[in-house]
Amino acid sequence: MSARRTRSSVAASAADPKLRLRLWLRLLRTTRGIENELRERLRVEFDVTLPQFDVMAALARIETDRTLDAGMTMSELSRFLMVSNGNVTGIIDRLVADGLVHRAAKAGDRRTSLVRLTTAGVARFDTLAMAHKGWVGAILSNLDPNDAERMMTLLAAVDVSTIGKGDRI
Amino acid sequence: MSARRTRSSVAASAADPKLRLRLWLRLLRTTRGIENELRERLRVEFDVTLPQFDVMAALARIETDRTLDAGMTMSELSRFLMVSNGNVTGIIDRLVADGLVHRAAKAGDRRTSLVRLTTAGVARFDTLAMAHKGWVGAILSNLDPNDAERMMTLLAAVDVSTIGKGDRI
DNA sequence: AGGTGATATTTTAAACTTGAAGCATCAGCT
DNA sequence: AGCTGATGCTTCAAGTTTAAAATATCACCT
Repeated sequence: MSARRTRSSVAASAADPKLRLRLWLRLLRTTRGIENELRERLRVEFDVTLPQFDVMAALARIETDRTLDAGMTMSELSRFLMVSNGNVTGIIDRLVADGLVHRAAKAGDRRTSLVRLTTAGVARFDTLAMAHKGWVGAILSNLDPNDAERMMTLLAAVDVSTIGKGDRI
Repeated sequence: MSARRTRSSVAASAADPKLRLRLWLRLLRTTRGIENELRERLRVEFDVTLPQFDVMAALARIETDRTLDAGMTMSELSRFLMVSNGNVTGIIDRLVADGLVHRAAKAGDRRTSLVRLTTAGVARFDTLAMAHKGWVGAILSNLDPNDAERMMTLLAAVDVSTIGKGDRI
């Protein structure tokens, strides 16, 4: 199996670690830069924090998509946003205090509460989302649709969902 | 200028915002997933936080690269890591308390202190870095060198450094 | 019904993060 | 020397984030 190796593939795998490390650093810097820019704009123009926007965006998806349940559980939110469970609690608490989100009991399971945007929350998010979409479009304006598709494919290859899951059943 | 437009380019720019938004969401999820994985491994295997590792990595660069000055200022660190100024203070404080980093006066400017890894810090980082490089290599193992190069190019096109800088002097 | 392990969420402590305010110092000007 | 604006860093309050512990509930088994 490993006896069949071309010279170039050997050289490539030797150069790999450094190249992949550089790629990871650039990926991190680019993402952080975009996040910083979006955070700044949300703060200045709408006085909203980025994490709060992210949560509202997750909740807004299910308001428009009728194939999804009404409301999301805290666990679903934390999995979707890839942040810890306890983290979501605090953010939701603030959004609830601002009247943008509310928690409803879930029928048949008293552990779980279904979180949902209020009417005010939907209206608020619509405003934010329109601006946000424009900002992202501008930030990524150097990528044409082909570039975007290529990058989506490359990112999909990384497949984050299986990263630390060597020990599945 | 804008009169020359093919039908496909019009359709493409109409579809752009949604595509770019999806790309941004995937970029964010992938990056966050990799960060979570690295954070977890650093914690379990070495009892180090990810931000502390990031700072040490920045400082380690200048230990090996002789073309750079001995030590980095707090401002240089914060710019390099794309985090706020005050943030770095706390992380350096903890690394100093652990004896991995020390602050030295900078000749000719009493406002500035040059931050540098101690001997213990260099040794510590060498251990971390070797493992870290392997992890990143494994996480990105689905990308061959060509993929990695393509992705670097696409990320470079985004050019974070110019994102929010429309109002320069 | 009672017991047991799993699941959903909150709480807690410690660390991180930001943006703004504050302090010290510097550079340049008069 | 004194003034002024800029720079480097720290401090501070508020919010975010994590990992772990604590609660509450559920599902299943006996």
